[in-house]
Amino acid sequence: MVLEIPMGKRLPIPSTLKDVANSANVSIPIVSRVLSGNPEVRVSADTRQRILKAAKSLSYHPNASARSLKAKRTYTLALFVPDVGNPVIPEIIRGVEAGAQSAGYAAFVSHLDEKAVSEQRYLTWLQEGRFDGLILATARLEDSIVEDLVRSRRPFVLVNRRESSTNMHITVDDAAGARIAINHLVELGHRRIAHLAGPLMFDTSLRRLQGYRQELDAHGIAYDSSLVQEYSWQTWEGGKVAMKRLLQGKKPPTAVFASNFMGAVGALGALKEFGLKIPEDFSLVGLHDSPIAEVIDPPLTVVKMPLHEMGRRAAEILINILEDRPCVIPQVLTPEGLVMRKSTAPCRCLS
Amino acid sequence: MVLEIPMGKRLPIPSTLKDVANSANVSIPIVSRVLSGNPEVRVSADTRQRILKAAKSLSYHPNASARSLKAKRTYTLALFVPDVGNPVIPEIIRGVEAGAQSAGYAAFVSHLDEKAVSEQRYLTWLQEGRFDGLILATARLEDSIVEDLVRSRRPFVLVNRRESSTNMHITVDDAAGARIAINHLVELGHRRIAHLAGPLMFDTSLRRLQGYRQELDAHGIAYDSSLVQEYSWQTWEGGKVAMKRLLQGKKPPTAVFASNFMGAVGALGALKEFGLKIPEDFSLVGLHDSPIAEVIDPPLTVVKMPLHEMGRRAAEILINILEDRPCVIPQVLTPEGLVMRKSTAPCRCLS
DNA sequence: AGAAGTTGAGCAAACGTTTAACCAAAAGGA
DNA sequence: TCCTTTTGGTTAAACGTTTGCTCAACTTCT
Repeated sequence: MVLEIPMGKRLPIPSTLKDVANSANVSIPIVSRVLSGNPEVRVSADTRQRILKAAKSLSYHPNASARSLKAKRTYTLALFVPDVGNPVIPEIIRGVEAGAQSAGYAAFVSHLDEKAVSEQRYLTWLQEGRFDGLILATARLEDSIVEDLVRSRRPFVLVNRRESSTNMHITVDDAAGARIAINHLVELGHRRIAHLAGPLMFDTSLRRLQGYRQELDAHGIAYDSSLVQEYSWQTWEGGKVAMKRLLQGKKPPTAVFASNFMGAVGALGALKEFGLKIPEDFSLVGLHDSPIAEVIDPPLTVVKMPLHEMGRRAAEILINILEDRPCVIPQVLTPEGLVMRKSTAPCRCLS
Repeated sequence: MVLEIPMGKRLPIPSTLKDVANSANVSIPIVSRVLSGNPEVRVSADTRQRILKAAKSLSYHPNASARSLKAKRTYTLALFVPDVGNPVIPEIIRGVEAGAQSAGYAAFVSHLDEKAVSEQRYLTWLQEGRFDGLILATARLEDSIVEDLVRSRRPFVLVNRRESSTNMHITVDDAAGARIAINHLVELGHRRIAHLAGPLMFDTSLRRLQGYRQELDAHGIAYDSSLVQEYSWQTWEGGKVAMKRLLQGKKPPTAVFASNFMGAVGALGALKEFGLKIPEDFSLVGLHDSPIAEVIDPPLTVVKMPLHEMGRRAAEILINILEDRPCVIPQVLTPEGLVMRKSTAPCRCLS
């Protein structure tokens, strides 16, 4: 089947205040005032009715560009995400939208791929005033982006990530999340607990590693660096390879805490390849929840993070800046807790 | 840790053409012309240099609202998706962005939740001229949306879905996809092939069912309505329940074709609960690929659809309409083919 | 009745950009 | 020398809104 678009099927020309004013036999400003809905405007009942009727019959809608030009505001936020496919992203998106909407702002999502970065699209659009502020929801972050943003002195917020050049960020308490995971494993009797760490150049990975060590410490378990494997971010393949390395060590672990969702999935693959039964032979805890965690085999026990809340706060902060309102906001969110599914069980070493 | 936003940290005021003109001691229009990059403009080398220098040192960026107001165009497209978490969405998004960018347009994604529908946000934003055209990437579609859009006479394109009230849609050949899946199963020796069908009020589900029947016919296999189960869309739970019903029939199937990705995942869960080994005891084919298909156990054999291409075309069509260019575009894309993984195998009934 | 206040609406300017129309000065042609 | 053309700009208008100011026509008060 083929779609033919004929030439010259002109699109309708939107009606303007002028059209409404002409139709109602009044001046433009009074139309603007009446349609603004402001109860302060003094206008006769008759005029008001005529204007309302004309606006409706012409299906008038105020032009956003003209409004923004006048107001020097678009009341629009942009949310840049590097990877739309990442399972943690959707909840952040919904959070940002919720936060924006409740303050009368719109939020749009844009995919920050390599090309967008090299063209500095995020910056240009901000500078052109296409939107008032920017939220960067990203784990894979090129530092140059943040520096450009700081230099531009335009409002932006980092989500789920910190950067030395700015204090405009909102994150979850990754260390606390790691501690919850490790505590759970320790309580199940595990002692040799491995950690699949994300690239340590990222602050999130570092904090998770920190939490891992802290909690081991708290339980009097010695830290064994051979039980920590760094793996490449965001791809399950990386987690798989790293998990294999862990299993091939001389004293393999009985449980593992994976630094993120895709890593956990990769690790699961490796464990199965080694013929290990989860959770009977080996326990696995992931970080960040996702609907997918329920359907994989076995369903994954994870530490859930308040991603929605984080998105909402990011929008709130940004809007406070835009409206030049002072505000004091907790910048680090505590984990929501453990979601127990079927990938963890008491350590065999107990029996 | 707490973030304090101090009051009165004024944001920088963007510079305008006027500022540049003053700084370079020229009039505004010549600045506009020089910065437009149009080689036709006749200007002395000296003036050009002064303007360029001033623009750079003031870090001038043209104001998007003013431009759009003048041009009556925003060169922006909006892509509304009902469910950001749906695994097929990311590729469509990337396709739309690619198509938009190559034509000089920007594309933004917005999440079309219930509230957005009830507030008709998609319509309002279009009517306000926040963007020039609209792409609806949705399977869960409320008809009223399309009707509103048609009535508004503003440009929009439906992606992955058809609707009687418009011919502005671009889809994949679902029937052909179903045929590929069934043919694969038949070639593996399966005869009792079930179908998990999406809600039959959706055209996509209907076409997949159609393809299923056609291909059975082509192989001389009688259609057995007890082998078809309708299940609720987009949730793996639905697929699970439906699959269980199929397995509890008197003459259970040896293979199943699931109408979409989440359905296939749900079916997998049900099959495992019944103690069936995949693919030894039972074969499963899904529709639509996703990175997740590789990591679940077993990796899912699916029929892959050209989702990226579909997104790209949607953007192309929309832009052709906007620029009042006639065009002839294939409206139905053929499947990319079967992605063979580990969820299908020769029928046991053969041995 | 005259002054003062209120009501209802119009006029004009501004937001930043683009573009058509215009014009002085320099250059070229007879 | 005078007329025409080219060069290198300028002036003015327009896109659709919003908002401060103005102002005529009533109303109310003294």
